[in-house]
Amino acid sequence: MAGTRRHGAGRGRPTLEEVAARAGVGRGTVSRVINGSPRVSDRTRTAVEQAVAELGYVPNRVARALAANRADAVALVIPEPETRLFAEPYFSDIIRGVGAELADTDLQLLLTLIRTPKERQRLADYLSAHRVDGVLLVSVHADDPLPDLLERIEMPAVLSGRRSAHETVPYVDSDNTGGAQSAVEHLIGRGRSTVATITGPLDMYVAQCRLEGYSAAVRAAGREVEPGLVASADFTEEGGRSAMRRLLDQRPDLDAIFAASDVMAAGARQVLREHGRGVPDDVAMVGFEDSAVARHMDPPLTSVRQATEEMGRAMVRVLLEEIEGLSDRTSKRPQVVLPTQLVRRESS
Amino acid sequence: MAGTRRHGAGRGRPTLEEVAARAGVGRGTVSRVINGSPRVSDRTRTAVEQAVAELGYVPNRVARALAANRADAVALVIPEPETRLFAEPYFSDIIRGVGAELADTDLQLLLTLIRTPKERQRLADYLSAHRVDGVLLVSVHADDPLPDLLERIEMPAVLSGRRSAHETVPYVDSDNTGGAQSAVEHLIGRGRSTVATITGPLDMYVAQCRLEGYSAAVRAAGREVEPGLVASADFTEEGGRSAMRRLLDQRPDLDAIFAASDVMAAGARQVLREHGRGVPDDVAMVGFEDSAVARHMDPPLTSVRQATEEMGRAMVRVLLEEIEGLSDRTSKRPQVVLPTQLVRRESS
DNA sequence: AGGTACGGTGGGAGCGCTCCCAGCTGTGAT
DNA sequence: ATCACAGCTGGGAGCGCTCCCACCGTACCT
Repeated sequence: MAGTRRHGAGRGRPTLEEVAARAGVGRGTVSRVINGSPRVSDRTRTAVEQAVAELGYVPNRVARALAANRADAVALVIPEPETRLFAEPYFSDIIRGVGAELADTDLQLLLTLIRTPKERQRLADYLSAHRVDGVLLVSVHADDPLPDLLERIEMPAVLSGRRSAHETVPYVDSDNTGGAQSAVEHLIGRGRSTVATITGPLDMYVAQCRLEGYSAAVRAAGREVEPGLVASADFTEEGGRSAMRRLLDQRPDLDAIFAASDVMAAGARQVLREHGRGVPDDVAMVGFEDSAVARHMDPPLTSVRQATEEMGRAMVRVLLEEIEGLSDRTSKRPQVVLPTQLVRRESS
Repeated sequence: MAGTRRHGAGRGRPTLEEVAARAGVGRGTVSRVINGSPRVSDRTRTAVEQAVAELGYVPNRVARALAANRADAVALVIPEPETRLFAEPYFSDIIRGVGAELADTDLQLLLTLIRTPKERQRLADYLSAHRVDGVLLVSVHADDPLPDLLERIEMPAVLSGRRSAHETVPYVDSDNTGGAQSAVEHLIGRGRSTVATITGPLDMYVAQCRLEGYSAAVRAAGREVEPGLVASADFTEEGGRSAMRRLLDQRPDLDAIFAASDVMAAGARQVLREHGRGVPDDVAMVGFEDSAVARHMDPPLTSVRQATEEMGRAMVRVLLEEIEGLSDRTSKRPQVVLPTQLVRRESS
């Protein structure tokens, strides 16, 4: 008689209590059956299950969340100023992995895009307002206050990617250094003598790692890392273009490029074309990420593939561990590094 | 003393009751202030607001949801077998639009990927289990039972794209017919005499519309729609390749292609290259979607841009209307069609 | 026979809100 | 002075669960 409420579905839906009445047992017993507690006799369990089936009972998760003081949900937080990253398949893959791994749980996935500081504040409120059991953070910057905030309120969290070499928060990352190294080794192995690199913004740890991998491979080949062969950009296509111009200017003799992202490689490719340099004949190229861009370039771009979807899955697994083991903060924080793989195409 | 609970944050957080005590008012009054009810005197409001600030009170949304019988959340449902679509920026853009529009509300965004029929069932359970106030459905197939299920349980829902010309459920779609038509008109306007098209799967309404647009433009130019100039594919790159081969086989004299998606255009482009046909000199091309693929093609692909992000925003607006007006089912269901825009690049 | 143990069970006491009704106050009409 | 009627306000009664404690009966011990 309360008038039509905002939420049409659900009213009139059977409750735990009704199931109990129908099965001729107490509320507690039904709850135990629903939650799979072993301390229920088979006979009782069967009776309850039948009542559940007959009534078409579905537990009210909101009530459960309130009573049990948990949310049955985790948040995936995406800082959206990173539009460039967002457009990449990277996020799709992460989301797919997260979704897949979560499907086996009965946790919900909450998606939170953060555009402004105001929204970040709002997020903080949400998080402390009992809405989620844990948080997945994608592509946080080194100076992002969120991880520490979460730490403070004891909210389980997992990062995709480290903020620095000494990351304290649990994370899942891919082997950027190793991937970059194998890319450059490949280039050198193909007989290239003057391998340049276009790096990401060096205040990002991921960019540092990829540069580190480049340097390691160069040194392993008994060569020196020459400043003239290193140009840093910002992971954008335009950045790739201008870095390539600088490189060509400084070292017109270069015969290979390792770009720390496919998109930058695409930009570089354009500049090479403008300068009449053929790929791979004059200049061999390798990118990083193995995104759609790589496959669609002409010629298709050799690239370092990260197991992005697997990263999503791993993040969830780690998060679940964290949620489970909340009590013993003593145990060391799980940190996972996933291998990468060089996908060879015609550009090298 | 209840032992460490699963959820670390939140315990010990101030409640409505404590705020009321501090402000020296009743629970009801605090609730009214929090929810912006006008029936509170300014003095009282100020006192409450101060108490809220002092205590750092944040409402427990779970409790609110239980008491008010709503969820303060909407679900974005994505059928994930559509991996191909998922990788496209399409979803990113929809999500961004949805997120942006939702940010002004205090509704949460729940992301649900559906892989299997089992998961679809699970979703149905969720939906009826009071977890969301409404549902956004992306790229549903004509035979998907979900929209009707939602209709039945009176759950507000909005589709992105129609299932057929006579869609009954509220939807937001882009003007596929008009977009295709303008693309083909453009081709014809550039002096092309033999314009072919690569369509999507014709059991999808969106593919039908784009073909319809093609036909309309051809007829408007006083020509006939020749079967030999129409090849249907499945929106994939490989599909684009084989369709292009068939086309070339049937009508080696063609001098323009309208592909119903950029990805198929990319596939077609490869085949053209293999056959030594230059773009745009021998064959002009236009795609649909204006995705990253289009920009990265060589030459960059002219394409029909859809306002995808705006679609996401519009979907939310429509959904909110639906949620609001749940009572009067008599009012007609909102249906929105967004315009498209031809983005000209070097391929035409 | 009396005691102990324990698997199994019922139901009270909340979780933190919203809703709503009764009551309280002050104002203006009578 | 009395009454009516607003505008505000307090707090009881839930929302549908989980948690936990008391209790039951039976089986097994001494």
